[in-house]
Amino acid sequence: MSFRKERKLETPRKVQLAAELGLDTKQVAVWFQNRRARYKSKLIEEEFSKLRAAHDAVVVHNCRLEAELLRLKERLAETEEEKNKAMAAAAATAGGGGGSSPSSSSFSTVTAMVGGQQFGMEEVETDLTYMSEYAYTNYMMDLAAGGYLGVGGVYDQFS
DNA sequence: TTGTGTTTTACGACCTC
DNA sequence: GAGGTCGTAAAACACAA
Repeated sequence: MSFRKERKLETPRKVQLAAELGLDTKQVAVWFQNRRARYKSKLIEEEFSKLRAAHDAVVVHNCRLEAELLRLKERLAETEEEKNKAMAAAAATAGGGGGSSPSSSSFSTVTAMVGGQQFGMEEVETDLTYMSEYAYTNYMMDLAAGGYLGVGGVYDQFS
C-alpha cells in the first residue's frame, strides 16, 4: 500500500514502516528496490506490447498497399496491350491515307488513384518499378490458401 | 513426489548527487 | 557517504505430469 502512494522512501518513512512491520530498515529498503525494479519491467513490457501492435498494423497496411500496387501494374499492362492493338488496327484501316496522330490517343489520359493521390500512367509505371513482387506473391498465396501466416510470418518474409 | 518455471529476497558492483 | 539501479544467486512457491 505504501508503494502505491510513494515509489521511493524518505528515511523517516522507512524507519516508520520498518517499526510497523517489525522488520529491519535494510529489509524495507531492499523490498522497495526490488518492487521498483518489477514495476519498471512491467511498464517496459506494456510499452513493448503497444509498440508491437502498432508495428504489426503498419506491416499489414504495407502488404495491402503492395497488393494494390501489383493490381494496378497488371491493369496497366492490360491497358498498354489494348492501346497497342488499337493503334495497329487504326494504322491498318487508314492504309497510308494519313490517320490521326498517336499522341491524340485517348489511352494517354489513363490515370490511377493510389493512397488518395492521382498518378498518370508514367508515374505509376515508375513507382511500380520499385515494388516487391516477391512479398506480394507470398502474401497473396497465403491468403488464397487460407493459411495466412499472421503478422509475424508476413513480417519475417519482409525482413 | 518430482521436475520445472516463476516470484521474492538479498547482495555486490557500480553510478549519481 | 548515502542511496539509487542493475544483474544475479538462492530460497520459496506454484503447478503440471
